Formats: sequence, structure tokens, C-alpha cells
Amino acid sequence: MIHKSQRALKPRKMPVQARAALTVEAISEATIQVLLSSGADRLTTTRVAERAGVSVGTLYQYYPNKQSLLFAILEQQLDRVSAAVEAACEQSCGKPLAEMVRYVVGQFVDAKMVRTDISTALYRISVYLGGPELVRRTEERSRKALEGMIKTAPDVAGKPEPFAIQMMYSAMAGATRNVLEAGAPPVMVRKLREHLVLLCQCYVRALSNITR
Amino acid sequence: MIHKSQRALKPRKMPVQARAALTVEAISEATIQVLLSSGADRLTTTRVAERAGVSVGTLYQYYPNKQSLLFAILEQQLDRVSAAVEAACEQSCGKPLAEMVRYVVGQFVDAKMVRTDISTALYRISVYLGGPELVRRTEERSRKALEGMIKTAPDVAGKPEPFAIQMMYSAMAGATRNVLEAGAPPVMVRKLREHLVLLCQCYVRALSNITR
Amino acid sequence: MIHKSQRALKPRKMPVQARAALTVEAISEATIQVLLSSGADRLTTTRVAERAGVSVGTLYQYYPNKQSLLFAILEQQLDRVSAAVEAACEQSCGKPLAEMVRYVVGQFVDAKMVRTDISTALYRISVYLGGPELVRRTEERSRKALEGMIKTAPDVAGKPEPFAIQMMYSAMAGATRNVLEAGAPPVMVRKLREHLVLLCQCYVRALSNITR
Amino acid sequence: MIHKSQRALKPRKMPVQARAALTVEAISEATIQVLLSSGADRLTTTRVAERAGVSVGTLYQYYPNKQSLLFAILEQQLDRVSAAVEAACEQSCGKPLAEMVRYVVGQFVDAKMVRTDISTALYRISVYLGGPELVRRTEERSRKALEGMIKTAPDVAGKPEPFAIQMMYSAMAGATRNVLEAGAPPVMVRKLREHLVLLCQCYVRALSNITR
DNA sequence: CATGAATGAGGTTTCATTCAT
DNA sequence: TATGAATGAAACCTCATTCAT
Repeated sequence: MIHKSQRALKPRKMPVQARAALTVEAISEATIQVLLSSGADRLTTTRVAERAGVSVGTLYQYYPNKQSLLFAILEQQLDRVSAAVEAACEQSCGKPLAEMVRYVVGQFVDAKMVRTDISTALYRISVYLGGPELVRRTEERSRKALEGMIKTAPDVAGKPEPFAIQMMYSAMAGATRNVLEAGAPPVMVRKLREHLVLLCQCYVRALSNITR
Repeated sequence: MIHKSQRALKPRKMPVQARAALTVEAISEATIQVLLSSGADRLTTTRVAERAGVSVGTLYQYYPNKQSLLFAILEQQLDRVSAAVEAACEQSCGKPLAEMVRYVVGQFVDAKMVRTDISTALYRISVYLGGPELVRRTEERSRKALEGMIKTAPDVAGKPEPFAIQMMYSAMAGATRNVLEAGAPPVMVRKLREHLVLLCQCYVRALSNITR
Repeated sequence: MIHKSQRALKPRKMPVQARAALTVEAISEATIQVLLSSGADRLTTTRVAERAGVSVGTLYQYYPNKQSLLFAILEQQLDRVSAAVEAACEQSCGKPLAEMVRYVVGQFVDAKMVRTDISTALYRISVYLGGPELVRRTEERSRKALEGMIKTAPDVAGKPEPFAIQMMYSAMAGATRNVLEAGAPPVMVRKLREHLVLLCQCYVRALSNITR
Repeated sequence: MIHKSQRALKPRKMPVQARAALTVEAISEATIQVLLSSGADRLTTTRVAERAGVSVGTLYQYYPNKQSLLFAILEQQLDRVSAAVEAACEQSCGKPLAEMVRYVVGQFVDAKMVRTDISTALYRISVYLGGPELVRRTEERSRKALEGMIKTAPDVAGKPEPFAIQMMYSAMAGATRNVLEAGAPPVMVRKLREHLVLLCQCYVRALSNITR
């Protein structure tokens, strides 16, 4: 059962020709656009295909069903963000805590903001059947990276409580989401970045004080 | 335009007979249940009516369409939480900042946790057409209350930056959401409460240091 | 079967009390109003009852179903017009043809125009199941009266061809309908009256010339 | 507003493949059939699709809603008749009045009788929301053609009164409708043709006498 | 490979009618 | 008798998906 549904969500085939790659890209883009302009409940495969400039049949050659289409872009985006966080964590190993946090949080926000339209669009489908599950798996990955990194901070005694990591991540993700859904102008994004750094820094510092 | 859509979301009529009040209540409950058991995309008016033990026709006597049904319970829940925050703010006027934050954050979490099932269920529909708008309006209300309260703190110089309030609220709401969507056991809820208090406290303290 | 459907269209009971008569009248009126304001396809029993200021239940105490309601007012109106034509025919017996036609046509138009709103409204339901049948029966009645009358004209030799009568009636009814559906101002109604008299007069005169 | 409703009534897309053209034709035909066999109030899109031998979905690929389906065939028929009248008017320019009327009236009746089933069926829906409006627009077209033609008659002094034209058209249309709704046998149709010519001829002659 | 016509289950919504109060 | 809550069949319409061309 699980196997089946897992497979059902995978893209049907990889584009081998150059032209096909363009098609797949066009469909992805169209999905975002439709999501933003029409909303999640009026996103239909036909509309997506239309916007992408291909026929429905073509869409179904690359994605076995509607969900797989949504999952593909959701996964892609989440992977991108996770990767950014992981990379930032790795680069920050051994640095002082405050610096760690500054860098990682900054990279997280930047990753989300590379394409605000995609981020915004995806909030609208993240609730879909299995969506939250995918989100959770992704967060897990980031949390592990964060946990590993913090352990290497020279100015922290003991290991961080796992829940605290989740807390911090939730705060980061939650605040970012809120700002995006409010239709953020660039200036606000910058503010978000600063304040989020501050918020996380003082939170982790407070925690280490308690632990001590 | 706004008028029309606003009206379309309002319940159709108030029950005048006692029997009718029971019916309306049953429909509300059933909506939550279906949302939890079947998910947002398999929530149909027929299913809701069935679960409520009434006919579809009856459902449509009280709600002009599916959206109005979802809105009604979303609005109810958001109002409840907003009211809790407002009350907490009022009660905390003039107290020291740390205490303020402790009380308000605690009340916020408690309000969300009164019925975790409803909270969880509503995350699944808050994305619906107009949902985010409603959510934003509600947050506005809470932010105003928070802003007003903080101004009365004896140990804070100057007024808080509006964006900081939004930040804090987003962190609160975001973290709570994450915990709930992860399927929180009661013990975690308690931890969430503590950590959220800590996180917000040190954030606002850090802010006032900066301001000074 | 025929018996059954015939009965199903009859009003359920005659109002015996004065209050009841008022109610029935109110329902009739409301039906017209709804027909005019909402159109035939949005005429619902609930809406009619509402407009009449009674509950649906009450409506169903006087009419066994929706059709009977519509038929009642359709029949009433048609009867009124038929009666007017018959009376006019009787009064014109023995008069010269031109005078006959002038009087009858005038009376017909007047009968239709007593309440233009009712006439207009009824065009919208005359198509209903069985409507055309009722209309035909009514026309039959008028045609017989016309035929009987024309036979008594001193300036006509031989009897009129039955089809010619139908022709004349159709022209009268059709032209009147057209004018009403175009939203006739009173001045047009007067013109209609004149021209219809002229049209019918010269038609019947032409016919008698041929016959001779 | 008008734009929206206008668009809502237009067919959704033109068939591009040969197969599709057949489908559209089948749907049109089926609509007439259902209208005749089941009546206007029992005409459902499902029934039409069934009779056409296609699925409902297919129907909705070509017509955005039920009304547009009905409008399409109503418009087609009305256009055909209007065109016939216009052509006849053009051909009769400059001929004597009696001949004009004979030819035009004949063409009108013939056009209506090409497919008596369609004509009959359409009387049943012409009342639909917007139906009368469409009918009026169509009549306007014919009236203009008639007016233009009569001006060219050598044996008529002055121009005809506009109302008289409407009168004549109404008489023509009304009488034809009556005969068709009575379930006309071919022999009656021939009679209608003759009598209508006579009726109109003597009417217009009478008018010119008055004018003179 | 691409197309787009066709499918039909299933969703939302209406409304004539009944019946307990 | 009057009310209006409840019913549920049936209408309209959408859209994910398939498949012949």
C-alpha cells in the first residue's frame, strides 16, 4: 500500500531529450502560476496544461496524476531549503553560537526568498493529503543538521534539548510564512531576517544559561 | 463585490426553534470530525450532513454554501483565541514585561489547546479562498492588544516596534501550529508552553535593550 | 390517469372563512409578483409563500402542488378573457360586421389589459406541462362565440370558414402578446386597439368578398 | 454584467476535429428531441446527453451551461427565419405592394415550416431568461427589412407607420405559432399560408387608404 | 510523442413536499 | 390551522484521467 502510493507520487519518467526537459519545466512553472492566480481549489490539470502551452495528455506523460505534480514542486522546494540549511550548518561548525545562528537563519530566509512566489504558492497545497507528512520529514532533516552543528559550538556546554531545536525551527518557519502570506515587500524581508536572527540568538543563549 | 462575497459567507438564518439549535451544533461538530477523519479535500457537504445525522437539505438551510460552513467554524475558533489574548493583555497591563509575556503566551497556548482537534482541523482549511485574509484580520486584532499592553510595562522604555510584535505573534502561532500538526502528546504541549514563554521573553527583552 | 391529473390541478379546498379568502388572494397575488420579479424558473413555492406573508405549509393547505397554483391563476385569467369575448359576441348579435368586430376586438384587448402585469406574467408559464392544452381549450370557447356571432351579421352571406376565425383570433392574441412582452406603454395599447380593429375588420370583409 | 451574461451564453469552443463536429450536431438534435418528447421543464442536460449518445461531460465541453445550449438553437432558428425574411424583402423591392406581401409572408411561413418540430420545440423555451429579449431583437431585424421594402412599393404613398409593421409581424408570428402549437397537419399549413397573405395584404392596403 | 475529445463518478446546490409541534 | 424544520431526489456542473488519432 505504502509502496504503491509512494510510487504513485513519483514523476512518471525523466525527460531524456532537451525539448522534454523544457516541457517539464514549463509545467512546473505553470503550476505555480495557476496556484497563485486561481488558488488551490481551482487548480486543474487542464488549466495547468493550458498555461504551460501543452495539452493535458502531455502533462500526464510526465506526471502519473495531479498529486504527483504538486508533490514534485513541493518536494523540490523543500529540498532546496533543507539543503541550504544543511550547507549552512556544515560551514558553521566550530564557530561561536551567535555566529552560527546568524548564518543559518540568514541562509534559511534567503532560501525561502529566492522565489517568493513559489514559497507562497506552496503554502496553499502543503495541506494536501500527505503534504504535512512531507513537510515533517523535511523539517526532521533540518533539525538534525542544526542539532549536529550546535554540538560543535565552543561556547555551549552540554547538548541542546531536541525540543528546543524544533521550537526554533518552528519559530523560523512560522514567522517566515506569516510574512510571506501577508504579501511581503522586500524591505520587510530584510527586517524579518534581522529580527529572526535576534530572536533565535537570544533564545539559544537563554537555553544554554538554563542548562548551565 | 466584497459585499456579495461577504454575504455569501454569512450563515443563512438563525435557528428559532430549539430543535434547530441542536441541528446547527451537530453540523458544526460533524464538520470538524469529517475534516479530521477524511481530510480537507474529501470533506463534502453530503459527508458532513451524514455524519451530523441530518440531510443535506438541512445543512443548506443554515449555511448558503460549503465555504460559509467552513468559515463559520474557522471564525469561531479564531475569535475565541483572539478574545483570550485580548483578555490576557488587559489583565496584564502595568505588570513587568516578563510577567506580561508569561501570562499572554500561556493563555494563547491554552486557548489553542482547549480543543486540539478543532485547531488541527482548521489548519487544513485556513488556506481556503479568503482564509488567509480572515487569519490576517484576526492576527491584527491580537497584535493591537499586545502593542497596547507592552506600552504599559514599567520596565520598557519607548514603544515597541510594530514589526517586532508581528514577529513574536508569528513565532507563537507558527510554533504552536507545528507542534499540533505533529500530533502533540500532552507532555509536549506543556513543553511548548514553557519554551514559548522563554523564547518570547528573551526576544522582547533583547529588543528593549536595543531600543535603549 | 387523466382523472387523477385533473384532480391534482384543482385547488385543494375552498376557503370558508373570510380570513382564508384573504390568504388565498394573497398567495395568488404573490405568485404574479414573483413571476414578474424572479421569472418562471426561479418561482419556488417558498418564495411565493414568503412574498405572500404566509408559511409554505399554509400554501399547501390551499393548493395540492405547485402546478395547481399556477393553473389556478392561468385559468382564472383565461376565463375572464373568454367571458369578456363571449359577452361581447352576444351583445353584438345582429349588428353589422364592422361594428361587431370593432366591439369584440376592443373588449378582448381591454380584458387583457385590465392587469397587464398578470397577462405578462402568465405568458411565462403558459408553456408549462398542460399549459398549451388549457390555452387551446380556452381559444376554442372564444372561437365558438365568434363563429356564432358572425353568422348573425346581416351583411355577411354564408357562414364563415372555421379556419378564418382561428386565424383572426391568433392574430389578435399574437399581436397583443407581442405588444405586452415588449413592455407596452399605455399609448401603444391604444394604438394596438385601433390597428387590431382595422386589421380584423378588413380581413373579415375580404373573406366575405371571396365567399360571395 | 451584460458582458458576463453575454459570454456565458456563447458556445464554449468550436470543434476542431471532424469527430467533434458530429458530436455538436448530435447534441443540437438531441436537444430538440428531448424538448419535444419531455417538455421544457423535464429537459435536463443529462437527458440531452443521453439522447445524443454522449456523456454529460462532452456536452459541457461545447456549451458552458444549459442556457447556452438552448440559446444556441433558438438563435440559429431565429436567424434562419430573419434571413429568409430579409432575402424576400430584398427580392421584392420595387414590386407592387400586394405582390411584396404575398412573397414575404410566404417565405416567412415556409421558413418556419422547414422543420416544424424545431419551431414547435422552441416555443417552449423562448420564455427562458433572456429569451424574449432575443426574440425582440430578431423581430426588430425583420421589421427593419419590411419597412425598407414597403417604402419602395410604387403603389404606396408616404412611408408606413412603424407600429403597423410591428402589428403585421405580430399577426404573422402569432398566427403561425398558434397553428404550430395546435399540431398542424400539412393541409392546415397551406391554408395558413393563404390566409396570412390575405390578411396582411388587406391590412396594408387599408392602411395606405387611411394614409392617403 | 503530442493532442484534445470523451468519459462519468462525484460534488454542490435547489426545491417541492411532508409532518411534528 | 399555521408554522417552518427537515427531507432527499434530482438537477447542474467539474475535472482527473484515458485513449484513438
